[in-house]
Amino acid sequence: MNTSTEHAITSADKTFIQLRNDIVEGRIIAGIKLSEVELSTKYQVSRAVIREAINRLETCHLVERRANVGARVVALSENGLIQLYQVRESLEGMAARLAARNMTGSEISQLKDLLKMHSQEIKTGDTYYQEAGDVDFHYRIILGCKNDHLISMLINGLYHLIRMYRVQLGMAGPRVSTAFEEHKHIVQAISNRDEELAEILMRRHIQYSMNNIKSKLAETKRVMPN
Amino acid sequence: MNTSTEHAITSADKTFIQLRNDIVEGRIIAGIKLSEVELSTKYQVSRAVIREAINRLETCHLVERRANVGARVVALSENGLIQLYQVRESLEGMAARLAARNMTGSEISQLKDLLKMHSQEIKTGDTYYQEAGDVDFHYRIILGCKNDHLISMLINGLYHLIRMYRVQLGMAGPRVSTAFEEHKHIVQAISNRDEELAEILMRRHIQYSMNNIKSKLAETKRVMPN
DNA sequence: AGAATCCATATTGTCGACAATATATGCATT
DNA sequence: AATGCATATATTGTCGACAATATGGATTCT
Repeated sequence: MNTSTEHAITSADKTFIQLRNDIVEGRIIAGIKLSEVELSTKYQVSRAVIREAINRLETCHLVERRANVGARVVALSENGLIQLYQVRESLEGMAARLAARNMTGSEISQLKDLLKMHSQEIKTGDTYYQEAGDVDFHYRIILGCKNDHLISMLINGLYHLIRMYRVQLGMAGPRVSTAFEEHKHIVQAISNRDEELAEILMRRHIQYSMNNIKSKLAETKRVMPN
Repeated sequence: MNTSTEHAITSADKTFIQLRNDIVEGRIIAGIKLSEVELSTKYQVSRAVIREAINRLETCHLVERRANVGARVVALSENGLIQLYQVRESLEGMAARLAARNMTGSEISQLKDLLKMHSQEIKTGDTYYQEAGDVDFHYRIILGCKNDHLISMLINGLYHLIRMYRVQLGMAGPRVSTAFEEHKHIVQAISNRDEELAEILMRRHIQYSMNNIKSKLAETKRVMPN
């Protein structure tokens, strides 16, 4: 599931990751209230552990807390998705710029290899690997920017939220072939150390992706209102 | 100190804010380890409250935690400052773009009023208000973008860290007159609803600001090495 | 009937104690 | 003297209990 090896040490770590998965995958309904006692019996840990886990969920914007009231899972909305993608466009555009500046030669050639593999998978038509490959592509560029803040904000923060939207709105592996072309051009720009172009192309790529999701969303609404 | 009224409800809220101030203002040394028992006696609260406060400090990247070891205040470094400003340039550029799109007419005219006030204060030469005015200016644009993620990341997250750098490296109220001109042009672009230009100008403004800090930093190092 | 108030209940916030883990000290060994 | 190991100490992680606050329902008054 996760490319980065995320090793949970404490009980709170494990509970956090379990809860996060349950929320992202929709096993815990979006918008619902999280009862501490309920969760502590469900996950077989004390309330202190649950509270710590909820705190971390709040950090990555998956839940919202109000003092003396409690925490709720964030609600999904079209507006929320748009705002999310605005932030993503901004941060990941900068990540692409910095990747063009800071990625090593070997990292870039590995990125090209990934692209080749990705191209093969499109021919075989395995949509699962396409989705994973897409995430992998973006992760490598993000990690390549060498900016810890950016990396943390994107990987620990935004990406789980984005995945939550994609899973729960049922948008798996869309528009693979066109996205592949966009990936190719981005890698080209990075390889040429063209920071400006890398940022522009990444931003457009994300804009296209959001437009795609928006149109799918509109379609869903037409077919299945409410 | 804060433009936004940040009302602390629980004991953990208050402790969090106190701790945050103490860290940002340098009363707690950068890079030092935070002992839970020590802090709980110092602030007269239980360890649970301290732990909750430390969790929130981690959320805004003011401390770093390691399981079973503890939390340390982040260390200041030139590289850290650069990375911070890269993120700020990215996010606040997008905020300016969205502000040009979403600010109401009355918000824009209020922004212009602020600029006029600011211009007066430059003549009287009150550096404190200049610093505060600068923060106020940026806050209004950030709030004007109407994107909750962006607002939260910038105001709850980055700005405290930036302030920590500015306070502890002793960079109060620099380059006021040139910055004022840049502010004027940004407001002009927002007023014209020119999203593209607003983003570009804001990004440049932040780049200039970072270059200014970097050169001051180099000077400090020359005068007072180590 | 509707609104406001008060009370019972449930939930979150806070606390002190204990368990698990890491760090420091001293000793033995090479 | 330096290294490795065992133990002692200190610190963080986890737990259950109690306090403070919010929520829902019954009651009373207009």
